Amino acid sequence: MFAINTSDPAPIWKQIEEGVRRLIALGALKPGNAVPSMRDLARDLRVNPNTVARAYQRLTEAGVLVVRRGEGTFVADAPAQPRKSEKHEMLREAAIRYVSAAVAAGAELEEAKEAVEAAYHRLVREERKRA
Amino acid sequence: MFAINTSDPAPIWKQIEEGVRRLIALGALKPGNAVPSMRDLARDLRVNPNTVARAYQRLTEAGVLVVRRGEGTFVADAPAQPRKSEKHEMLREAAIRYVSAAVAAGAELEEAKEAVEAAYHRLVREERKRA
DNA sequence: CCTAGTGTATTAGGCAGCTAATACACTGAG
DNA sequence: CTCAGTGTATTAGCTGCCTAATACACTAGG
Repeated sequence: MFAINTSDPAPIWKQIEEGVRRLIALGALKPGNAVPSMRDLARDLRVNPNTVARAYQRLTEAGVLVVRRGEGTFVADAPAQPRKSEKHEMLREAAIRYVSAAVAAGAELEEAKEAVEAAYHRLVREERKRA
Repeated sequence: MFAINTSDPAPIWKQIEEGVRRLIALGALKPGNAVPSMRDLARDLRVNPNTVARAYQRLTEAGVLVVRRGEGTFVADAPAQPRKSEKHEMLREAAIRYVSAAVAAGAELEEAKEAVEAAYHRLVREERKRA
């Protein structure tokens, strides 16, 4: 699936939430597919089941996942996506944080953009490999 | 100076540390310049003086700031910058986090790069305006 | 039926980060 | 000298997050 970065200040449940959304966006998880059971994913990520539960609950409330009680959790038939305005806002804030860190590290715009490109290609390649 | 984002999961002392480094990188703070006193900056940012102290101490240990006890804190004559390898690593990790968030939000590479460009220009313009 | 595997919920405990309140040592200005 | 303003340090308390340990309701399969 994906990995948890314990040195990332972002809460684990949020990293899981984002990880699932990312896999769906990349097409690695398709509508109707089952996602790992909470206990399985928790064991896989070396994390407490409660933490996975929190992420799955949020994704369910958001309309990304669907629960069939006693059976499992699945990607929704039409997984909800951020609205255009939300997406724009999320992108804007994330970009501010990134650029801020890049400049503080002593990088120029070109270096920052190249790093984004490299990270993107690595992400896509990793996902292709898993398929 | 800069603003604290309380919804950012990154610790406040780290945001302050990064903010100061950013201002130096942008040339808004030059070697020998005084930085705000801990109490002043704390009042300005609506934050506890202890939190500012932690950031200043780290910057001092890193060779970015210099303390003249009883007098104040100043930008070092030759502010230490991340080594090339450190800078590369910081950039790499920041880019991974950014791209991950961007993809999860449903963005493509081009959108992600445009957002970086926009954020960069806004940052530089804001700093020019303050000068 | 019954068992194993789902999701859901509750409780207790620990840790990191932030705040608040003090206290102390030092420096420069009046 | 005195005093206001520096940085430094300590203590107590709060909150959010994570873990651990249970318990419960539901479902599919043997």
